[in-house]
Amino acid sequence: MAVSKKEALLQAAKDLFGECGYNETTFKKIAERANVAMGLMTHHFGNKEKLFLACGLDVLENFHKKLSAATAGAPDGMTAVYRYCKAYLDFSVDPSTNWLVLVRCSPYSDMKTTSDRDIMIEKFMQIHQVLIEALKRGLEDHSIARVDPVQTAIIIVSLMVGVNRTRVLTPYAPDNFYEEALDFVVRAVAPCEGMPLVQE
Amino acid sequence: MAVSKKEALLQAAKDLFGECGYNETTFKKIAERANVAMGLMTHHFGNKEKLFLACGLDVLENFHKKLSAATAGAPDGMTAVYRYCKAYLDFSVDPSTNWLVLVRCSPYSDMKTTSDRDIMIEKFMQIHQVLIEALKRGLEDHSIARVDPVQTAIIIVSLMVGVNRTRVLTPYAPDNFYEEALDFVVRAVAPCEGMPLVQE
Amino acid sequence: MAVSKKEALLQAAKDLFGECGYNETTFKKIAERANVAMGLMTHHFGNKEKLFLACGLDVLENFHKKLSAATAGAPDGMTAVYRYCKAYLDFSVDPSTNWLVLVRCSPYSDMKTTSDRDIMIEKFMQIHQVLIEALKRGLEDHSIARVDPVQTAIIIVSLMVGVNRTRVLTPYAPDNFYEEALDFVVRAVAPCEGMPLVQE
Amino acid sequence: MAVSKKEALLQAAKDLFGECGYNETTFKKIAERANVAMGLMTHHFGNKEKLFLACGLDVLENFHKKLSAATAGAPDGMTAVYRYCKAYLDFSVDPSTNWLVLVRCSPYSDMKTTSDRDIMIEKFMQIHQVLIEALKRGLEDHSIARVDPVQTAIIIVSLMVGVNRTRVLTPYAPDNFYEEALDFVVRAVAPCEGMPLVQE
DNA sequence: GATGAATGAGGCTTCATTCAT
DNA sequence: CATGAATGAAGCCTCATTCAT
Repeated sequence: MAVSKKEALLQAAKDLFGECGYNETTFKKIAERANVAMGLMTHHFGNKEKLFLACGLDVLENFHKKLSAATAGAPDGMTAVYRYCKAYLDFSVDPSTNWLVLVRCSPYSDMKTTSDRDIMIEKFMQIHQVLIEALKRGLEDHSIARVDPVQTAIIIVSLMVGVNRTRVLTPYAPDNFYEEALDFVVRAVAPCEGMPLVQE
Repeated sequence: MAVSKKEALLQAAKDLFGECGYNETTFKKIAERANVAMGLMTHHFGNKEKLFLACGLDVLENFHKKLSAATAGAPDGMTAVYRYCKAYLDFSVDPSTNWLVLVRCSPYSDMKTTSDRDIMIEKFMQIHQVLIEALKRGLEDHSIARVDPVQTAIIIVSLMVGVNRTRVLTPYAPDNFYEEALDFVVRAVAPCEGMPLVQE
Repeated sequence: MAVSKKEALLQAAKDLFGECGYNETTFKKIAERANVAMGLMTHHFGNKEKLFLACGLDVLENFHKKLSAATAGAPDGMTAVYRYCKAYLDFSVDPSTNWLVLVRCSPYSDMKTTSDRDIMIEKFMQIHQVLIEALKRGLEDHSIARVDPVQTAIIIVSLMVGVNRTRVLTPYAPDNFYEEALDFVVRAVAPCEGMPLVQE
Repeated sequence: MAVSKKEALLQAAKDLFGECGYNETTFKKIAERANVAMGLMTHHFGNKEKLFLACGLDVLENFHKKLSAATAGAPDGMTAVYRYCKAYLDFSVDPSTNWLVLVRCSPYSDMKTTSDRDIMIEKFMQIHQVLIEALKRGLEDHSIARVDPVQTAIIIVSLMVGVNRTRVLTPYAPDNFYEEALDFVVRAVAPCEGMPLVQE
């Protein structure tokens, strides 16, 4: 077969956790979608929570790669920041990324076990770190205003979290909402006289 | 007795939904905390979802009042926007407001029934509306930059959602995080040459 | 109805735990025999182990009463000891006592939870105590040999445990096995020249 | 390797059945402790019950040898009886004998299959037989009182069962409990005027 | 209004056993 | 012989909801 049953299980779980949330996703649903016996889930992943965590970490891994790649080739700090935000938002609306798992499984949502929480928190730290680097670069090349890079990063990520939830979970987001949000970020971190800002 | 059993029930439910989330909050827990019989819940509220909705609406009602009051006496649009955001954030860290119910019960989270979702969405619309009014005022008195008031309102609320989640659900928020977030908003909507902005 | 559902549940559980042992006794079996919904078991008893404990304590309670009554009217210590043993053995073959529960639920068997074990251990202590009193009486009225009453009690109870298991769980016990066992006890604690011993 | 995987499996099974009992001992636990694949258990032993039986028989075999050896060299019947009991009790507290398997796996406990039960019953018969021989010798050489050897053997074994359970499963056994139990036996089978009884 | 015993569907998880490799 | 992924039945327990009192 092309994919192992373990992989099929993980994919089915990511789909369903994203679609239905943690509680509405049952072992039976997952097993049926993956065409696999129920007992195989605990065999491979231990229990439901561990499976959930595995899903979250898998998505987060891909997310981190995307963000790193996006900022890597930027000509200046401001552009890196911009690309980071754009990559964040693009990732969040790409159905193939199973992003919704993260909307429900992240330090921004609930994890029962403390140890699992800690693992997610650690991973999310790395997500912040990519943005912090971009902001620091912007400080050095004067492409962004004099702001504290750590605090600003946390706020920008918070903004991403918020606009993403608005887009993904509510009917309020207008058509060009993400573009507006990007403008908003640029405006907030641009140097006052900042003219060109970002050329894409 | 000072409070009716129905009120005791609602308060216990708000506490527990906020603490434990929807699924971990059981009728038994609520009844025990309220010192009331289990059967009284369906008697007064119909079912769990309706009770949940009642809790959310109750919090939202108070929230709406706070935001309206905060913007009402502002000398100008920008200050109104600022006060809106400040009131939002203050409300979200006041334990007596049962804010956490909204973090878990909102159009930003899951509601099963479509009709219930619609009621919440409608109520949240009003929350946005308060900010939209403030922004419009700012446009008229030139205390804020030329932005689309609706879109900007949605973005600012999204930012509030995000920073609030960061503060309430994660360990990333630094000490003066909310102050920074307020600055961020001000910077983003201020007219370019805007000096004084807000005097509080 | 004559008996409450809770009582019906307890009786069905005693029957089945005695017949099938702990592990082969399922919630489903108990509920069916008691003509009651499965969920009622946890409602009334918390969980399977607590139900098991309740069964054991119930039987033990009756057991203790029987032993106390048996020794109460004895004319002398030796007779009290004899009657204790006889009552023990009679109880153990009376189907209406649900004795088999104790064969499987006692400090002489396995209990998972430590706290439950402690409760059973404490209760069994009282069973021993009744025999210790009888032996002490026998020491005072010289109807039994000079032995340590506590140690001897423990040995006699151990003997009861052993002969009972032989009778109840194996095919080795001959017809008049219990009578022989009683003789054995009498011989072991009788004063050497002891002639009359026990008149029943 | 020093021991075959089959042997490692049997030893691990004996350890775990003794420690945890039948139901709490799983194939997985055994396989892990023996550092062996799960599938090997059914490969070598057929199924769990057969493995359990193999463990029980293995212990019983060694037990039988010990008892036979203990009585073999006795100078008289009474001493043989005494040595039998002593060997029984010594065996039961020697950790290397895996005695606990027998405490939980014996005709005194549950075996599901009738055929397996019969095998164990047959084996236990031989254990009794050793004591019966000793008692018969004692009757012939007048070192014990005039008792029925078969019935007395069954009672003495029952006593061993009881005191052993008291010692192994409960906290009631005092320090010199086994010595007391031996005295108890000697007293019960000694000829009335019997002075020397046993010289060890 | 108020109580809590009673219901029963359904969830997660365990585990002996099978089988392809 | 040896492995361990895979199976699926069955167990315990949870919990919203009903209903007689």
